Amino acid sequence: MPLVTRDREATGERILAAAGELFAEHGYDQVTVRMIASAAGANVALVNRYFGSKANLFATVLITASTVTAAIEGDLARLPARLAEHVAHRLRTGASEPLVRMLDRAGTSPEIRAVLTARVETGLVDAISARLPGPQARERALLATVIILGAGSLRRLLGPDGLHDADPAVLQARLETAFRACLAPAAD
Amino acid sequence: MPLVTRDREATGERILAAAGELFAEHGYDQVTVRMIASAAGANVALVNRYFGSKANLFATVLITASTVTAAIEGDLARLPARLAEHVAHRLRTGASEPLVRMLDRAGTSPEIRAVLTARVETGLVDAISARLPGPQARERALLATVIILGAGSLRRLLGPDGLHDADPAVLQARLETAFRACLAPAAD
DNA sequence: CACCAGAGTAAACAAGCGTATACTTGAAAA
DNA sequence: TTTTCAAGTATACGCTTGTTTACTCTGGTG
Repeated sequence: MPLVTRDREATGERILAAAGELFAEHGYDQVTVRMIASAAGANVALVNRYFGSKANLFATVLITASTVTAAIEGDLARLPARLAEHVAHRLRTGASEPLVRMLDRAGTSPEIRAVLTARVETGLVDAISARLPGPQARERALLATVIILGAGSLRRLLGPDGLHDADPAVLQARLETAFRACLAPAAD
Repeated sequence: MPLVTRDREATGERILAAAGELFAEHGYDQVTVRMIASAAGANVALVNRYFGSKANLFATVLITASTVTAAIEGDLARLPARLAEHVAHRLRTGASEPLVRMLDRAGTSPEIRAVLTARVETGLVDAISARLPGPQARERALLATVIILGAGSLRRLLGPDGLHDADPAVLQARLETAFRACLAPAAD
């Protein structure tokens, strides 16, 4: 039995998986192809060989990276509740929401920004907006997106201990109210 | 009249000012000391000579960099309105809120994160929290901070044209409702 | 005028990055 | 067994980064 399996597809998968975790955890800029290769147990050169470039690998990773999607779909009446739960859970546990994490950790390379922007537009704003009946759907979706993104920023900023003295239940309840305020068909 | 004034203090000021603008615009990681020096019309070596290190320069910049402060202070009843106006204005025009910009553009260097965390804690969360009477003040302040940060992320992500089809008045009105939901003494 | 502390400069340093190249190895085909 | 070709490897290239060192220049002072 060979120490390393000579299997291009499997190796590619390992690289993709490792890249996904690392990008979500540390952001595009802070992750090096050497880190990815090391985590995947593959050689540095294979990353570029199989995915062309680091940026291209990032784009590939991004295609299949989101967990909010589940919260957006489902019963419309409970949409604010589900979003609140999702965000509160993320604030509390730091659970991985790869898309959001990559977003506010990404650098400012135009190439990377473009793929991220497209992803937020379709994966968050458009996805939420499409679910909302009534006028001002886009505005309402944008504000919900603001909260989703903001929670990511705050959590990343304050870290695991930054929220320890805040009551999770309170946060979630108030988040739901806030989401409701953003998403309601009529303002006020 | 000499082409360059040999004035340590003035040069230091120019470097500080240039660093402030560049950090706010492009984030810590994307700004190089050479960019700062060039923008300030100074030599590369002076940046490190006068401020010790890039990280230290960043910390120095951060001390005097915030414009939300004004919105936080003043009549408590109108606090949600002022915050909503501030955030809406920022969404619409991309107006500079240096602290927020640097936040979600900063890299993940522990050193940089620490100084940013401290700044958000004192400049946003604590500042807002201190103004709120009643229970759950910290939770309420945290959620308001979420919106403030999230708006920065969204604006940066979508760019100047990303919001062109959203009605600014609608955004502001809904933001105010959302802030009210977050900040209200009692949930629901 | 001569001097000199110190502002400003040029150049190089070591380290790290993404990427490319030339090589080695192993397993399947002949 | 021998051949062969792609998977995997080792290594180095070219570049950029933050930082430091040794130097030049200048304006105020005696």
